[in-house]
Amino acid sequence: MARWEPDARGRLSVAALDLYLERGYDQTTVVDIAERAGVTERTFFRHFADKREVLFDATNQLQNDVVAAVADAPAELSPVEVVELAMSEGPTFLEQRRAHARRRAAALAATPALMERELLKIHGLRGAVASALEDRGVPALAARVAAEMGGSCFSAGFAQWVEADDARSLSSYIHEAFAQLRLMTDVPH
Amino acid sequence: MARWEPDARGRLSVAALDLYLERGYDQTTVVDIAERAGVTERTFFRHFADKREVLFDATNQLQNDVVAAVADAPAELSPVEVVELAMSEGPTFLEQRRAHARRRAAALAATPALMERELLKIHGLRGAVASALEDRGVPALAARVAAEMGGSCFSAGFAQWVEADDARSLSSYIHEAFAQLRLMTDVPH
DNA sequence: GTCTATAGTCCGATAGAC
DNA sequence: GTCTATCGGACTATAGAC
Repeated sequence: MARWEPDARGRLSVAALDLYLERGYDQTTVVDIAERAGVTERTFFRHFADKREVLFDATNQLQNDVVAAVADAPAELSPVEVVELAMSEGPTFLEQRRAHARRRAAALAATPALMERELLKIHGLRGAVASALEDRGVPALAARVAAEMGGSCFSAGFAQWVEADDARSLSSYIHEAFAQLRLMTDVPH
Repeated sequence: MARWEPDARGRLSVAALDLYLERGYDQTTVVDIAERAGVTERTFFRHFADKREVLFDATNQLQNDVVAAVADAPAELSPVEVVELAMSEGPTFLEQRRAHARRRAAALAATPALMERELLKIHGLRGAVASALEDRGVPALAARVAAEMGGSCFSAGFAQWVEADDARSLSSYIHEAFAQLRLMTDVPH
């Protein structure tokens, strides 16, 4: 038998989200989270740099998956097509976690400090996608603009997927956001 | 003769940016900033909610100006045209502050905590622009997409204006970003 | 203007897994 | 022996309360 229960990190993430929703982010201390997870405050800070980062394990994985999908995309696709493919097919693991995504989105919407971190992560995703495009030979400026679009469309699609009460996939919402963006810019005024 | 030197708020902003650049954000305490500005720590927190907010007075004014420009734009313009006009002509006061913008950008780039706040402000700007468009009768979805584009193009244009070593205006860089976005989506692949 | 709670860092100690 | 995950306590600075 192990000396400690396994997966302290996972327990901390669950405890944190539950507490942020139950009593609010500001009213939750790191000690509260650690106690509910059955570890000490010190252990919390060994797993997570700060009180916000505990909700962003999935976001960090998302970035890895999307960057890998950009690298693996067929060579003949245009930059925007590469980004659309990577943004919609990279994060398949999220499709199974819609209920969790809803709870997490509620916590972010209630707490500017958490929203700040979310925006920083999306910003980092944009930068990583731009770099991955450049590695494919896409010129810097085109890579930047395509990555910028991708970040916006991912955010918009993800937000609608979280809000909606239907059976549609995240992937389909992200494709829809790309289609809307094309419509807005294509149509002559 | 006044009992206190005037414009404590302005002195605090200047002192903070100087110190963040001299020794880094983490190595600067609020007491350091207050001392250099000739006030007490308590006064700092009466003017600014936290240690980050001290760099964002201009950003808050930017949002007011852009929202006003959206409301005042000619009725016959399309949503994207309204946003492009508002984003490029709203913040004229920034044109005179390029040197300051460069110093501020250096501090943001060096400090994720400051970049987070910047991204939250841009996020708020997007939301305010979307609301202002809806007030003009633009449907919610179109308003959201147009505001999203506007935020991206403002950020991209502003970043290039700050980085570049030329005499071009911020306004021209923002127009260029819009043009690039149209190019990326218009061109058939 | 003073007092206090809490976030976050740094030092080291311990004990099981490999 | 080395590695990794835990825990303990002291410490500074932010930020809010009174």
